[in-house]
Amino acid sequence: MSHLLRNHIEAISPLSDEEFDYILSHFVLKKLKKHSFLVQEGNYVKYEYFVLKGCLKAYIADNDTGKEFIYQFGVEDWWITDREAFFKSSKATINIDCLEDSEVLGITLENREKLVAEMRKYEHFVAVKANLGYISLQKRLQLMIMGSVKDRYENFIQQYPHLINRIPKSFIASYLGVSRETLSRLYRF
Amino acid sequence: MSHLLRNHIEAISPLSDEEFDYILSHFVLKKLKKHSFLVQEGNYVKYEYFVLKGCLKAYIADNDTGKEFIYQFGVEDWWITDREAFFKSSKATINIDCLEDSEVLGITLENREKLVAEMRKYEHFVAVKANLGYISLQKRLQLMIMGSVKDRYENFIQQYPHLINRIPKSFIASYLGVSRETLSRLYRF
DNA sequence: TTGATTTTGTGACAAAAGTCACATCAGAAA
DNA sequence: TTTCTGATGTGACTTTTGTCACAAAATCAA
Repeated sequence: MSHLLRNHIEAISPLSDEEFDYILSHFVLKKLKKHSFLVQEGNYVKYEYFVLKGCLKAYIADNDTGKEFIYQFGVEDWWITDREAFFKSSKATINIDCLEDSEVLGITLENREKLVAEMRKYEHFVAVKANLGYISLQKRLQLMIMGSVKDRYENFIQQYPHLINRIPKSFIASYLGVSRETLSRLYRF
Repeated sequence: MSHLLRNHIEAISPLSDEEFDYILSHFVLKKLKKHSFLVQEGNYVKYEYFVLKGCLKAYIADNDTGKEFIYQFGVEDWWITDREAFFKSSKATINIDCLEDSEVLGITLENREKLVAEMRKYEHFVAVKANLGYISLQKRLQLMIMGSVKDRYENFIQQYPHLINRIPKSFIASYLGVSRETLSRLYRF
């Protein structure tokens, strides 16, 4: 029996049916309407989420200028949360909302720690994930500093091929760290 | 008996003398002269390093333009390596060299995995470290996109207060992602 | 369908940062 | 000390990107 989360974990740690069912029992399913918030600035962040369906954006709002910087999109097969608030049990400094009707699986910090403590395989999975996440973030930082806007856009297309015509260009611009006008002028030629 | 690495680990996981000695026995000490390389592009990366003394820079060279982007400085109490190459046992894409005579403790991937497998405390330590590292990298990315050069510079001063008059300004500029001229013009007033 | 938002592209101009050139200054080495 | 190399500051100019304004196109809801 195939499950998105199972495939996702098994890409790193193969599991028996029982093991996967046991893991899955620690998650709760949430169904969300477009425009609803999964995480909101100032609130505690009880869950870390695995996206099953839909599309979300995680962003930081600059209260002075009224602008926002999208640091991550959450689509099928991606994890999303306010990492700092989740792990430190502090209040969120970011917002996550749905660009489309979405379905996510949430796990609490307690359940996460329980699984990590009980299952070597899950522990290995999260350790590998943390590393890969760190590495890809580092690459993004590098691209942001050394790459032109065009480089960044091309990289984006590779990373999120389905998103280009699925979400407003202004969100992509925000993710790339440029104004929507500059992005718009990029693909005139 | 106090040891820089011990204090560093114990900030997260308290250890007995025996436990620390056991951990330490998995590291090798390296002493390096100024200008020597710790990691060089194209080579395999056998170790992850904890800096005891001195100052190093980790940077990516752009072969086209001849420029470099410094993504991290390694000073006392910091870890440094080519993370991707180290964990994936692939060839380095970055360089790390010494800005001063330096001393580092290196641990191989095998020893690291051995310690993680044997000692719950060490496993906890590296997991927490990975998380904190991810979070601080995320903040740096945010600052890079949303913050002005001045914001970034002020943040740098907070993070590395000892480095400002210890290393050339051009290195700081590279870390901040601007030209040295732009940085120079910042603190004219 | 229709009217109202939202999204998008684009021109004109402003602001920020990069590039090049050169003079000065400080520190390392002979 | 003297010489030399590398670091730093700064002016002049170029390039890139941002900002504002507005019109056309697309999308959404009643």
